[in-house]
Amino acid sequence: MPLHPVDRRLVPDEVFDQLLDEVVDGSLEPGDSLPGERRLAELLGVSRPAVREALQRLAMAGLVHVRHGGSTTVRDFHTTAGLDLLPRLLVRGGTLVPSVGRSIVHARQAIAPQVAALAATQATPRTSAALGAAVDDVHAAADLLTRQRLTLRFWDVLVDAADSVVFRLLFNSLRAAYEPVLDALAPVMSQEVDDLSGLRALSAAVGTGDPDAARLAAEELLRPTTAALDALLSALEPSSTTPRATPLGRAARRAPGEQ
Amino acid sequence: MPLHPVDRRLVPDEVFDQLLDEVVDGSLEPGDSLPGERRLAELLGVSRPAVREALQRLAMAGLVHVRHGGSTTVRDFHTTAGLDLLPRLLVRGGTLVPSVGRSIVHARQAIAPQVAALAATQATPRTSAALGAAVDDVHAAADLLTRQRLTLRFWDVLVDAADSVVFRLLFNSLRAAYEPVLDALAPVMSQEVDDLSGLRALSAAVGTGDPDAARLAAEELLRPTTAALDALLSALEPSSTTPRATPLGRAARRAPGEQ
DNA sequence: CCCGGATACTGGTCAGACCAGTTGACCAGT
DNA sequence: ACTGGTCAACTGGTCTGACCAGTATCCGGG
Repeated sequence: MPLHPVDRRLVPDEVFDQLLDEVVDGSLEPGDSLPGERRLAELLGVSRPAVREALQRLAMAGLVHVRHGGSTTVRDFHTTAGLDLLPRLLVRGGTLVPSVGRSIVHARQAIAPQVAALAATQATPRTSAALGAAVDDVHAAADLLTRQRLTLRFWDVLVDAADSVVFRLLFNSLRAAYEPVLDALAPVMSQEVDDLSGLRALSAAVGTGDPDAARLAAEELLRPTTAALDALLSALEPSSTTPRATPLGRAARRAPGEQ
Repeated sequence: MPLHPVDRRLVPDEVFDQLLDEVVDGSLEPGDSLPGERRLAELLGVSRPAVREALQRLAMAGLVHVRHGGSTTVRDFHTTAGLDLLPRLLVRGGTLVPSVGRSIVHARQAIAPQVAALAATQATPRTSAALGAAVDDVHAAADLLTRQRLTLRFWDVLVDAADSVVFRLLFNSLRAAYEPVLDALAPVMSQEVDDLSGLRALSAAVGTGDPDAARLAAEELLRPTTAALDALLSALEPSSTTPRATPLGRAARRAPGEQ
């Protein structure tokens, strides 16, 4: 069993997470005022700069609003937070939130074909070569998890081919959300990852510059996994009386955006 | 003439912006090491906590990687930054970056129909009523800019109707990007904003739960504006000799010095 | 030559002080 | 009764300087 690096809890991270949880799970409602920085520092047993750092990051994420002289208040993150918040919503308290997961799965099914189509319109010999190489890499991969990572890499190349800043960043945000839970999903995604022909078809359609074919190829490639993940996540959804948690590996706890 | 609140320049904000610019325009390349925090503080004439706050925010945005004991290094934001970075990329140095703008416009054209379709599948009497009301509000609006804001509000309601966390946050991110430049775009978008029948058609398609009709309605509603904006932004693009170089030269900044 | 440890970096955290903006109560004018 | 000014008590904003905690580097002993 491979050893894993210990993830040190940094003080501001800890504070950030605690406050974020309070906001996200509704313990702190929009409009509520937070205790002053000094008071918070006292409550949490940390220094004020640590609290400040955490608050600044919360503010940047759109969860709170800090006003010089006034108190810092909680904002409605449903309308103010950006997509970078997604990883934090997907896994909360170390467990995966099914509804968020399904949202991601559906968004993937909806967006990926558009990216494929766009990539097809922008195709150049170099990009299609890169796509082909990416497919070959997937083909050559030995174990399931490697194949999964390389499939992700294929999409990375495809997004590059689409040459769109928005889709690039969007892809990064989504990847940041589900990369931590990749291994947990591996079994369910095996069918997609094993569908080399589907991948080849998509790659070819993009390479020949046929947007509609690319769109369809992407749709068909993803559809089975979308259905499977949808079913899985729906099954995990807490029935109204017995909320069930889905424990994850420790990887999920590591902050997103880390190498 | 309406007054606008003065935006005070906070020290960490200023530091954040300066460093972000350096990273985004390539003055600092991926892998580069930043000066130490103390050194940076000295160079910028601010205190170390101020520098720290800025660096933490940069790290959160995926632009740098800070390692305890090691030096802070620049990351490749193309692969690590999330969609929250978009606003910073769209307007740089106070001017709009055409290539990013076009990317947003195209993404809008690609994604909005998917949202409409999804909303259609989730439609309930309450959501369709809300949509209808939103359309009525647009209809009742007097001036162009108000109509534009209410159209945005209509899409807000539609995204709510789609009931998807991902699309919700995605919408927030995109809105954050182009809300600051709304009025600059107002003239070009007038045709879309004046297309009440298109809006009504979309609203109706969603209300009757017809995903394909909703998708088509959204596509048609957005298409003219997409084309117009595309043309406008292409015209603003720096001339053709450099195919895909950096969108904008970097503005000279004042030398770091004493406070 | 290799290895291990001293050492000089780096960032992480803290304490306390003071500056700056906001709020609200209070009070003087109108 | 309403306006506007003043002041005190908040709030966040910023700085200083110190010390803790990891990393990188170099140097001397094996």
